[in-house]
Amino acid sequence: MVRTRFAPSPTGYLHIGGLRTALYAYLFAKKHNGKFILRIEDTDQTREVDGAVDIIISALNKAGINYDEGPIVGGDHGPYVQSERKDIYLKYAAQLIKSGDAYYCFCSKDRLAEIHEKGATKYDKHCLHLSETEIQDRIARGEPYVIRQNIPETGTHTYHDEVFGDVTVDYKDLEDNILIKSDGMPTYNFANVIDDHLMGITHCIRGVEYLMSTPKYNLLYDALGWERPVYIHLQPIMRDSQHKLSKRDGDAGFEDFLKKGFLPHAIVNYIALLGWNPKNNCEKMSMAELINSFSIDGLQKSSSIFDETKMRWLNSLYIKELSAEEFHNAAQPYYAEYYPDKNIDYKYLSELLQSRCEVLADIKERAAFLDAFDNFDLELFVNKKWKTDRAMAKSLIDDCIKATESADLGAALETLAVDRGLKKGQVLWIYRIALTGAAATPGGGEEMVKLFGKNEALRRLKAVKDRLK
RNA sequence: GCCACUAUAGUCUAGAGGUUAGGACGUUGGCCUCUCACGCCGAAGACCCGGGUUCGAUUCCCGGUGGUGGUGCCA
Repeated sequence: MVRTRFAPSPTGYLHIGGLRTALYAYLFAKKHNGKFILRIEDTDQTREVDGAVDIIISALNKAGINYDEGPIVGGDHGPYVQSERKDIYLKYAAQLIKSGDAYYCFCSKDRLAEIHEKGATKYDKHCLHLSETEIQDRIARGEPYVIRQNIPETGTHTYHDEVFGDVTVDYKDLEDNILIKSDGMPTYNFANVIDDHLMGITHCIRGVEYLMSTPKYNLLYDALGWERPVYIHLQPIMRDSQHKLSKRDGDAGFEDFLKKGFLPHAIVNYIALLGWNPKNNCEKMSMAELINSFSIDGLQKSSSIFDETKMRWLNSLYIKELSAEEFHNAAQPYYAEYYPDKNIDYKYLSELLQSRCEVLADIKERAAFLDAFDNFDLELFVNKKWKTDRAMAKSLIDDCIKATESADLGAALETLAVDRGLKKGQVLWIYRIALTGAAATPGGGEEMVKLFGKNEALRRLKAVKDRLK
């Protein structure tokens, strides 16, 4: 049974890159009828953020990525929060010490700084050969210590990665990294191995930053007599060719995009395509379709740059697909914030806006005409293409009012054009400007009347008539 | 510095030892149209550089360069 996991640190938000890693792990598991596990890696107590776990869970929920085991829902391999598993790591660390694959280290940070100053690029195994009695003495005296992994000094290690192929690393480039910190907590380097094994993870899907240290993890699996997982490393999502998408830029959080008016699935759909291709030229895919076509051989070996413009396009596809009702509901917060209490038919406004918004936040700009009428610039009546001007507007305004009072506005405006020997476009341009005071509106004159209602439309036309005197 | 990974238009990508190097976003021309959008039809735009292998390389190999990552009591 395939089991994958997403193991974020609780930093206070769900990064888009993290979301994609989670998505791939989820898609892969579901594609193979397996389980997807959520594990919280909170071993760095100094970076603890309150409520961070809830934020991650809620974001995954909105994204439609449902985990089978993890915090809150539980499972047979818990606890799923590393800080609650402290004793487990200590037990295996002791076992590694016994087998010689790890050792106590009492070196102070000062000493470490010192050897690095002298040109050392890694720890010098200074504490590797301490005698058993000395070790016990120093521990008894309460001296702080860490537990380090004992990496071979020579030789190379080759392992297979599903996207990068065979990866070879020279042991001399690897350090005897710390497994257990002086506060008794494990480092990622240790905890990920213990937990992945204990939680039955079969496929380890994570960022490339671990590509080179994976041999160290394999050494641990081997020392403990455990089977190694299949590795699938992922290149990062970039902001541009030299920077990763980062929280600093304010555009790396899943929730940030939700606030910008992106639909959750549009985001998921878009990032699925960043670094992976379904080989069928199909870009708009539901979660079920993503699961169905997901395959690791479509995974990219190079990093990709996040293109919000393209995500907007994809989002617009999903917005158009919403029912009128759904769009109207989604638009409410924007109406409430920017255009509350207007004397218009909001439901109809939603109909007009739906095909004109790529993201929900476009509502603000698209509906800006609602605030344009009072004291609008009368020069708007001048239109080069239609050869209209203020004088023409003045001569037509009375008939525009009459037309609005008639039962059939469309027919009345058409008749008006014929009677005056004008093109329909000329009359309609003037009519729409007189009605809205805006160069661009999400619909024509007749639609605007429907939006405002006959009374408000007449009020506006009469106001314009006064100004044209 | 050392080590690892990587390289097709502005961006996401497809691709095979011989192709008119395919698709999408964006850009752009046009159509539609009472404005703005939608929609439809076109256009421009790419194989990082240098060697090698080969009849032939953008594709395979080596080197370089660029980019990223690792080199933490972060993950």
